Amino acid sequence: MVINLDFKKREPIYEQIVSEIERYVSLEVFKPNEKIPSVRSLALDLGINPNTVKKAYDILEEKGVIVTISTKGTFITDNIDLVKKEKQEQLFKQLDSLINEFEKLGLSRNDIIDRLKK
Amino acid sequence: MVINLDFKKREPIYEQIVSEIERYVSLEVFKPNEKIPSVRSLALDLGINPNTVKKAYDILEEKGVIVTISTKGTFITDNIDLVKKEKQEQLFKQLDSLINEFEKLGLSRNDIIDRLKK
Amino acid sequence: MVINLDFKKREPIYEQIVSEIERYVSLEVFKPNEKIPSVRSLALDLGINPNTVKKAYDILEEKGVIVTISTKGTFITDNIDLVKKEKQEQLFKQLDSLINEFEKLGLSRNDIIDRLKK
Amino acid sequence: MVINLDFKKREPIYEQIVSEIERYVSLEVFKPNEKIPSVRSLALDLGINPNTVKKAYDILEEKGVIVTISTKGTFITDNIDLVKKEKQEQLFKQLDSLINEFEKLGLSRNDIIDRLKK
DNA sequence: GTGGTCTAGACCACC
DNA sequence: GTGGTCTAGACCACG
Repeated sequence: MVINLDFKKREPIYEQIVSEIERYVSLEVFKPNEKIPSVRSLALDLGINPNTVKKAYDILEEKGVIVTISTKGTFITDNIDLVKKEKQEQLFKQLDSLINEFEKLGLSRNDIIDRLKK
Repeated sequence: MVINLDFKKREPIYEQIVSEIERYVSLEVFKPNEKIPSVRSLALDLGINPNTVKKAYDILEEKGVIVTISTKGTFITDNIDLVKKEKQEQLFKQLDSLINEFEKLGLSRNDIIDRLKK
Repeated sequence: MVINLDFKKREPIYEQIVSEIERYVSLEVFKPNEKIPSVRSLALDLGINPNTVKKAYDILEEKGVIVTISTKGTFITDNIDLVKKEKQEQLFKQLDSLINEFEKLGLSRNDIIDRLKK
Repeated sequence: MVINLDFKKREPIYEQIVSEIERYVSLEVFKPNEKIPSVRSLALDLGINPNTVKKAYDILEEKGVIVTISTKGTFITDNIDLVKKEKQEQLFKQLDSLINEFEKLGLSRNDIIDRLKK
């Protein structure tokens, strides 16, 4: 599992972890019910504090992306479609707000489409 | 000069000011060499601390958007085209990285274009 | 780390800090990737306000001399040679402009060299 | 009389005026007892506040570079040699402190001399 | 009145 | 404990 972290971004580390794991789930790199690394081992792997990984896992569990079963470990949800949808919706929201920025600058949607076709 | 601030955003206030002023320059609401409000008066206007405005002005000066002359005031650069270009380029870069995110998720440019046509 | 400050100089304190740290980096007193004191601790050490140190660190980061990672600390760049070169080049520029002043006054380079040999 | 002002320098305007006039006197562009522009006309010329010119003239008078005679105008001193000497000494002091900077950086006087011979 | 600097100190998120 | 942001306000030089 390759998780890219950027310590200089304003986005906190735990959110970056959440985002990366959601992405892997969406792409079905992680299969339903697959076991993922323990908090401790991932923290070691990434060279960060276990608390940070823990926080990411808590959020992912809250979102229904993963399930933690005491003494057994942490597993990907069996309902991957939900994750996919949420992740996409999230990206589309970002796109919408970016479009908004473009329009505030006097650029039309067509200008953006032109760029996209490049 | 209407500067909209959102105190709830993760984006700090001084960056919002930077962004808004760049926008006004790009839209040519501000003309070259035009005087802009003093640090103090803008702070008063926005109901924030002068230091916050100062920081925004410092960044804008660093970027070459404004020029400040001690005891005289602060003025828009005479090279507005540069600002326009940079601001647009900045947005396009954001777009590119967003497209990248889409593609990492398995969505094509056409999916984005469809969204744009809504 | 010994940083000498002169509160009477026209040069602001934060610039003096910048200059001193650049000097230590140039002299390789600081090694690449070495951790430097936190904003707070240095401020305490020097008997000045943390904001003043913060401003110095911001400038150093902008110049590429240090890298600061939120919640982790501040570190010397791994590219010290660049700093050395820039610092020297900066001094030579000052020398050149001083020579220029001398020449504007009708003094030759030899007059300066004579002085240097004292 | 061409006086170059740089509004972005830390050096205040009045000091820049002082320095420029001293320079012209040293170079004998101004002759002893020559009349120089009135405060008002020079201020108009430079596009600055008369108070600023006034302050420069006050300092110059204090230094013995010029003499103001009420209702008659302002005149260059008849003792130009004194001005020359002072101006030179001032430059040499700057040189000394620059050399000091070089040495703090680990460069020797010979390094500077090499540069000067270029 | 204008910008430049600095202090004192607060609150926050993050780790 | 660390950096990031912001407030409140002071003092100064300059013009």
